[in-house]
Amino acid sequence: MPELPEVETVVRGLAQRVAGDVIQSVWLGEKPQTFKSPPPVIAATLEGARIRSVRRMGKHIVFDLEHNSRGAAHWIVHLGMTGRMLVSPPEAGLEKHTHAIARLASGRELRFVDPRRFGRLSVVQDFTTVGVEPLEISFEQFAPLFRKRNTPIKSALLNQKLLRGVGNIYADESLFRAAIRPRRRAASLSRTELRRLYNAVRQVLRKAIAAGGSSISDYVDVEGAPGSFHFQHHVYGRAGEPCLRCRALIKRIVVAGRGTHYCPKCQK
DNA sequence: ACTATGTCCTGCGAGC
DNA sequence: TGCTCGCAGGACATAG
Repeated sequence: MPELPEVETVVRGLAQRVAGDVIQSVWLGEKPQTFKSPPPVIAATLEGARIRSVRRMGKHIVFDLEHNSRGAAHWIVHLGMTGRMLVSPPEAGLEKHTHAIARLASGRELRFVDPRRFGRLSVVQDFTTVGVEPLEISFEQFAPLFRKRNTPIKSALLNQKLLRGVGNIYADESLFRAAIRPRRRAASLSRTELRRLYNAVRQVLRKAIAAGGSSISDYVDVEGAPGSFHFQHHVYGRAGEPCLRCRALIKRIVVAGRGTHYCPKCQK
């Protein structure tokens, strides 16, 4: 599922391939929940716009648009669980569950495909979010996020209003590397543990970006290629298998309604 | 102001 | 083989 490293990979691919291109026309599908802005507004905002830049904010893809007659705007794409943003030649066969197509002046197409339909498209004048980028903050900014929070640390890591971009896989992998149990109350973490967690989150995210993300669900980059970080997972999806550090069996529990994987011996 | 839980949605694999 | 059923989860609504 697309979390920060997967979205970062997609954004880098998009920035390379479609920055500077112009959206000539747009087709939008019939599934209303895909669109957070009214489809006519999305179409009118995209058509004729030049893509100035593509960047990532948390798990959001932000297309910065410049329109001769309408001024600046932003096209926001959230991939949800199974969303894919593909750069395709027009002759490529249409995948099932294609919900939006933007035809570019260069002849290629930007296609949004999303079987499970948790993904969302919108256009806004200003895009702001709460929460901070884990790869852009210091430890002194990180530690206070968890102070006074009585929720499990795993839930806190998933809370996009605190840190943005960490999802289920990287929460579990970070907690393993920090040797902290997912159900520990956030406020109970010592400064030493928070320091370990800060380092672990950043290391896991950086390594995952370097590997092009994890391809667990149907995540692929803009050209349809999978990432490879799932080969470096220590706990996620390894329930019942031996811990790579101590050989104890990895456990699976449910925290915040999410499958949660940890080593009962290494994580305290 | 927090925190917990239910809901959305389709594909896939287990089980019979 | 072919069917049913349960599970996967990001964000948001709602309730406590």
